Formats: sequence, C-alpha cells, structure tokens
Amino acid sequence: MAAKLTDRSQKILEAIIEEYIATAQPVGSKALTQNQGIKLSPASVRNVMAELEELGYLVSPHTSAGRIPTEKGYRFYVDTILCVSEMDSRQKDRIELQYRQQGLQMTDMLREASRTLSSISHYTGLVMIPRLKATIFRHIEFVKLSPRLILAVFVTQSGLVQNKLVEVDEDLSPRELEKITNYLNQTMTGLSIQDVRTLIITEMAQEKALYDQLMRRAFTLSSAALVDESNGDVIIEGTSRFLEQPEFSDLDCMKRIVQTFEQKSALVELLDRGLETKGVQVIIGSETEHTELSDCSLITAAYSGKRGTLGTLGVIGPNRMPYATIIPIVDYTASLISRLLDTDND
Amino acid sequence: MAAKLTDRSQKILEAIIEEYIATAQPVGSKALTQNQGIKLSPASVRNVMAELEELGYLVSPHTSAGRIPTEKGYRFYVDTILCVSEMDSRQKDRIELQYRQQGLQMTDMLREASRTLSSISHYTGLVMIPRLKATIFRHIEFVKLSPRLILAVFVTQSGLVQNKLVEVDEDLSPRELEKITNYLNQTMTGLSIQDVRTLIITEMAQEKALYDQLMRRAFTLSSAALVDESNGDVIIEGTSRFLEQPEFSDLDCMKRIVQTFEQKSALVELLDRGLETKGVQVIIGSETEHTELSDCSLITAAYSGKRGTLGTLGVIGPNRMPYATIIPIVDYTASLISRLLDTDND
DNA sequence: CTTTGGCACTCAAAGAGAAGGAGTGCTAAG
DNA sequence: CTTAGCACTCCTTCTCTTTGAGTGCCAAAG
Repeated sequence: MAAKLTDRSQKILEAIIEEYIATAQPVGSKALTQNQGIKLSPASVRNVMAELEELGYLVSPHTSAGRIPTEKGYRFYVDTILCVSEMDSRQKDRIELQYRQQGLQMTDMLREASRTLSSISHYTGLVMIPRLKATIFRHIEFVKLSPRLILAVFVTQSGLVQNKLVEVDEDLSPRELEKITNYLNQTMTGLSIQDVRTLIITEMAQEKALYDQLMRRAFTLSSAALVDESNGDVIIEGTSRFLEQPEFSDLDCMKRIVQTFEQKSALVELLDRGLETKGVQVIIGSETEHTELSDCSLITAAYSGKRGTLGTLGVIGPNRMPYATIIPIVDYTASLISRLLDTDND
Repeated sequence: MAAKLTDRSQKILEAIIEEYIATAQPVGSKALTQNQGIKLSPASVRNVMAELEELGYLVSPHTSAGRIPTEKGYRFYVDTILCVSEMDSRQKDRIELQYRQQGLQMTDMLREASRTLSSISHYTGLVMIPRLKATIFRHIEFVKLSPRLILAVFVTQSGLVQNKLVEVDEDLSPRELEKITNYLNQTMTGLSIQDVRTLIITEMAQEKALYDQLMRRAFTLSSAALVDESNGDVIIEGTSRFLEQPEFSDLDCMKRIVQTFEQKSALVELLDRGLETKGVQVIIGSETEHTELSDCSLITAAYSGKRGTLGTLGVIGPNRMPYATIIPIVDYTASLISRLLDTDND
C-alpha cells in the first residue's frame, strides 16, 4: 500500500478528485486538460488514468463515462495529497461570532456548535455530549421532593448539569441530607467520575462504612446519582443537508441513512473512535463499518475541557466532500469549543 | 359549507377516501364497485363521483385517471363521516408496556412517547415539552459554583427539572443562600410560574423590598432562574417515516419539509393550537398555514398534569393518513401521559 | 521512450413514436 | 333512477433510434 505514485500521477489524481467533488460527475480526460492546470494532451492523461484505475484509485461507472474516485482514492488524497490550508481569519470570526451571544449552559453551546458546523460546512453537524465518566466532579446537591424521593443535581467541572431522581428507602431529614451533601462535596471535588466510582466501591467495602450509617447513605445516594444512563448522546443538526446531495437521490438509500441517524448508536460509535486520537480524523465510506453508512464519510475532532478529552464533534456527508475546506472548520470548531469550556464557569 | 350530501354520496366518498388512503392511487369507479361493499354499477358511481367533484370533495389528476380526495374531502371525512373506534385492549397494553420500564424523568418519558407514537402509527411522532409558565412551582435550589456564579435548579410539580446558571454581582454566603432558598420555597410552592412572576413583580415594587436586602436578592435570583428560554421545544421522532410516503418522493418537497422540522418553530406553533382544545384535533394540509407543510396533516391532543394542560402531542404525516386508526392512538397516548404525570413524583 | 493526434468502438442518456389500458363523460335503453 | 355501450382522453410503458461523451489502441511525431 506504499505511495509509489509518480508526481504526475498524483497531480492528475488530485485534479480528478477535486473536479469530481465540485461537479459530482464522472471526470473525463478532456475536461481535465481544459479546466485544471494540466499541460498534457487528453491521450496522455488517459494513459495515467488507466494506470490509476489499475491501482484501484479510480473506477469508471461504464466504458463511455469518465472516472470517479474510489474509497482508496479518497483515502490517498486525504492522507498524502491534501495539504490543509489555514482558515482565513474572517471565517474564524464568523464561527466565533455564533458563540458570543450564547449563554453559558454547556448543552446549549454544544447544540449551537452542531448547528454552526452544519451551516458553515453545508453538511450534517455532529456533536457528542461528554460521557459522564470522562468528566470531573464539581458539586452535588440533593433536593428532597417528597419523603422517599430525592432529586440529585450534579455539576461537572465543565458545567454539565445532570439531574437524577433517586428513590430512597428511608426518610432522610434535611439536616442529614445537608451533612451528606457536605461530606460528598468535600471528598469528591476535583476527582473524575471514574475515580469517584472506584472511591465509592472501595469505601463501601471498608468496615467503617458498615457502622457509619450516614456515610453508607451518602455513598448509596451518590452512586445512584452518578449512574450514567446517557450512554452517549449525539446532537445531530442539518439532516436535511443530506437531501441536497445528488448521490443520495435514491430514496431507499436515503431512508436507511436517516434511520441510522435516528438510532444514533452507529454515530456514537464512530464519534467514540475519535476520542483517543489527536487532531482531525477522517473516516471514509466502508471504514465506518456500517453498511448503511458505506457511502458516507465523517470528519471528526476531539474537544476537551479543563482536564483531558470530553468528546468529539464533526461533520458527516457523502464520500465526495470538500475535505480541504471542512477539515479546518472541524479542527477550528473543536479548539474553539475546548477554549470556551476552559474559560467558562470558573 | 353545510353537509348536504345524500347518504349514498357519503358512502361513496368514504369508500373512495379509504381506498385512496390504502393504495395512494387515484380511485376509479370500477375499483370501487369491486372492492368495497357498494352495490351499484360503475356508471352510477361515476355520476356520484362527478357530483362530488363538482362540490369540491374530489379531484382527478387528469381525465383518464381516477379521483383523489381534496383537503375539503378529508375535512368532511374527518368531521362527519369518520366514527372513531375504541382501541382494542391489546393495542392499549402494547402502548402502555413501552412506559412501564421507564424511569421517572419527565423528559425521558416524553421522548419515549414521541418514539412510541411514531412506531405505532408509522408516521412521525411529535411531543411538545411543557412551557415553563404553564407549570406549577415545586422547589428551587441554588448551588454556588464560584463566587459570582450560581446554579439555580428548579423543579416543577410535574417533575420537570430546569437548570440555569445565574451570574450575580455580589458574593453571597452559603448562609444567605440558604435563607433565600428557604424563603422562596415557602413563598412559592404550589403557585404556577405565571403567578410566581407576577408575585415577584408586585413584591419588588413594594417599599419593603427596597430595605430588605435579602428579599431583594431572593427575588432577583429567582426571577433570573425562572426566565423561560426554551420558548417551546418539540421532540420529533421518526422523521424517516416521511421518506416512506410515496407522495413525498419528490426530493425538493421532501427537503423543504425536513427543513421545516429542523427549525421546529412551525411545529411548535401548530402544536400550540391544540393547547386550548379538548380532545383530538386534526389539522389538514393548508390549514397548517405553512406552505411547506401544505401536504401534511397533523393529529394532535393535549396532555395535562396535576393542574391543567401542560402541552400537546401528536403525529404528523401526509394528508392521506389512516385517521381512523391514528386518532385513537393519539387520544390514548395523551391520556396515558396525563395519567403518568399525575401519579409520578408525589 | 514519451507524447500526441486519429479513429473505431462502447454505452448511457435522451427523444420519438406506437401500443396498451384505465378511466371518463355522454347517450340511450331498461 | 340505473346501467350498458361507446367514443374519447391521455398517462404509462415499451421499443427503437439517435446523440455524444469518453475510451482504448495504434501509429506517427518529438
């Protein structure tokens, strides 16, 4: 799979892919020599194209059509040909402007991010809500709603607020609740939820917990409050953008994609992949490993809060996407969100 | 606009509409005499059909096609012909089952309702989140996140939890915050948010408030916490159902509809209409007063909590919808949700 | 050895009839 | 009032042809 393409072959491959991205039409040898800066005759170009097809970077839908890129073609283009330009500052400002008027609630900001990604890229925007366990504990509060029902409100360092109703067996007095609250906040502030969970388990196992009723209750309550039910949620904005793409004019194929979006699980999985990676990640076609999404590509990047990665965001569209313009958009949005999550809520 | 149709005309109109709902094909005179229980010759049926077309209940796409119902036809069908059957208890059980395993969080329940509406009706489910001002105050709690930043957590009688970050000018001590919390909870529990708002305004105007600093702070905080930003939110599930409908096979028309869904504002407005009405409401085609939705119909019903109407839910689909089966589904779901909201969270 | 013009070939897309058929309106007879 | 008969309309479907973009290959030029 080595990149043993001559300089000329790369130039031509690049030109074909960019032409195809722009027009969605198979690219012929003649069109290439006219439009792009290629100073060869159609016949020479044809030779190279035949060679590129041999190598699996191009296919032709039928003999008398031009060539279109294969997934391998896109992959090669993204990996070795494409050089991502910096975004000009006007566009940066335009993105940044979207968030200025916003309030502070994190979820609203992430929704706005998804919407902005979609409207600027003209594709569908995706933002993964942070997993609870990846976040840092900041504060917990219990509100007694009725004798047996307690509302636990839990705030993460990055400003995510999570509510959970907890049913309890025993009627806790306000005084007890307050003690529990104080105790938990002292013990846990600054730990990651992951750490908090392990802490609860180890403490509960200790003998002390058996005798100190208050402590036992505190841990029971908090462990109930910190259960992560969300299991990954994704904010999807701009599904209708898919309807604009000529490659999805087939209603059946379109329907399968929209259904996959509605279930979200596939998208969660794909966005999860970007959690470990630094920088922008591109997933092309069958690399998604979901047959319904085998004609879709994702461009994702991770965003982070005060400590470590919180989640990923990105754009999904057809394989034929203008990677050169979208990659910087996703990249910049991720860093912008990270910055905003860092400075807010101190 | 009086219903001056003969019995026979009604029967035939009914048969045509039901046939068209089932097949999505223009209905001809011959098909009618064969399939449905109509004991007339095609020629007689034709006479009646011509008459119904004259009156505006039917149109024919072209001379050699059958007839399809107009909006007026559907309206007449829904208003005077259709008699809604009770749902059989098996189907009721099936719906009810969806909610049994659920937890208590209201928003989750409403999302489940939307999903269930969609999956049972095979169209798109809509549920409007209750407007804050329509709900009853139950409890408020303030959590100090940093010197100037306070998280207000506010719970309604029906179990809706709302968080809001409030920036304050002065550093409040935990003691002060507690006092404020206690004072507000004593004063406001049981009032509607509407009432709370007027209460705040009148109290703030009184002289007493000018001197009692604590009180002034309490009202400032709570009024900031109770601002209703949501401005109506709708849970939409099953957008992909639209892609199954033959009438929306035109991609352009489809795109406009999905875009309208994404903006939500039109749907909010349509669902709002059902707030005042008792029972199931049907909005057909251009009655939506949105050109993008002029080929869509809605079936909506209001649901209520402990005191009065909270919101509406329903189903949206093409004009050609099986009203007879969907109306009971929407009706039953609304009453079920109302029941669940009544019994939960006491 | 590479590049290029020429040329025959392929094949999807678009257009033009032509045939088929479902459904209608009208008329006249039951 | 109902119904059979009939001419008429016009959409749909099919086939056939034409068109043209694009290819592959070959031989000549650089």
